[in-house]
Amino acid sequence: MSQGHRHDDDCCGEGSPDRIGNALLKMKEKAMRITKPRKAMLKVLAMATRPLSAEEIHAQAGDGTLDLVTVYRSLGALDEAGIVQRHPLERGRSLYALVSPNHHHHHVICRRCGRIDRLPGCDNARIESAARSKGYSDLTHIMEIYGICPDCANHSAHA
Amino acid sequence: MSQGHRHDDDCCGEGSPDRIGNALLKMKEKAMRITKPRKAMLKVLAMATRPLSAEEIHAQAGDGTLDLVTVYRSLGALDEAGIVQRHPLERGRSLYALVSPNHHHHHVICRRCGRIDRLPGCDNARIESAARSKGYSDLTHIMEIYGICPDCANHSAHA
DNA sequence: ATGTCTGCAAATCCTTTGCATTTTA
DNA sequence: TAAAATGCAAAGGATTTGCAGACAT
Repeated sequence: MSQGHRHDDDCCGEGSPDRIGNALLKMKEKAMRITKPRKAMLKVLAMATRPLSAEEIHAQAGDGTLDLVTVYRSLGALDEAGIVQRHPLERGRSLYALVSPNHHHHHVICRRCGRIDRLPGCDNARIESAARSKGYSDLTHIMEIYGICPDCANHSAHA
Repeated sequence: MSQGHRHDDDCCGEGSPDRIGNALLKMKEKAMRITKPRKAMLKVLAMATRPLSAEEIHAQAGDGTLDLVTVYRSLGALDEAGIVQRHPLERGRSLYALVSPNHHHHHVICRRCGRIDRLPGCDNARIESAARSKGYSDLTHIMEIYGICPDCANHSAHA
């Protein structure tokens, strides 16, 4: 991520098997173990069209035996490994998404109803090079755009 | 914020009395009450050179009687009023900073030691207009850049 | 075989909420 | 004086930690 890639369409390759393959490859590189829970989680993340909460991942990846704690721990490990990106948001909640270096993008979140839409591309090359010139390395970033979605704007309009 | 302002130097006007004045003005517009705790908090925020946690604000604004809960509640109100921007970060923590429309900027955070440096400007005009074209209004954004600061990079270098 | 991962239980910690009282406008 | 803000006490809730057993390599 965060190497200044551009991609102006709305496609991102969810569900493509290579996303999982890439993740597994990186895991092997880092000597992480490829377990059934982790494979299930990666599958869920690869199918997702937006960042997911740990609970959502747990619900979708769960065959009934998967523990939420395991989800949290695996997400933590995957995050540290750069395979997953965590998006901290308000009220202590976080969302997680597979990192897709070639399809880096961000999202708009409706402050009122929580709706999330994807936005194309990312313009942070300049600001990251500023960070680099301050001596920082190994850069990543998170960005969340907040707004009021059209639906919510309508509702408050005829209020 | 987030109207695409640019400002490439590293100055931001902390401590300038107008920052507080502006905040008070906005508070009056929104019929918020200007109380002693709030004035103290605004002063602390106006002096800050980086986003502060509620605890930090509490510690610095506290004359001993100020309750942390009040800090949280006031920050919440100021955030909703667009006077303060909350930066949610990992582990459920948040930092708060005075909104300065004319001096919008972001920060790099060292993943290892937590050091924070300011970065000049912000390039998010394009992505916000993308959000606008999706029907979202009243846009704001948070962005945090993570990296390894030069000091920490050094330390791990001779490890 | 051994270091990693998982499950279960319990703890953390930041943040939020309830309610009676004080304060601002 | 009516609405909003504060203080204190207690709750909330997402995330973390400890530890023993299970598993991947």
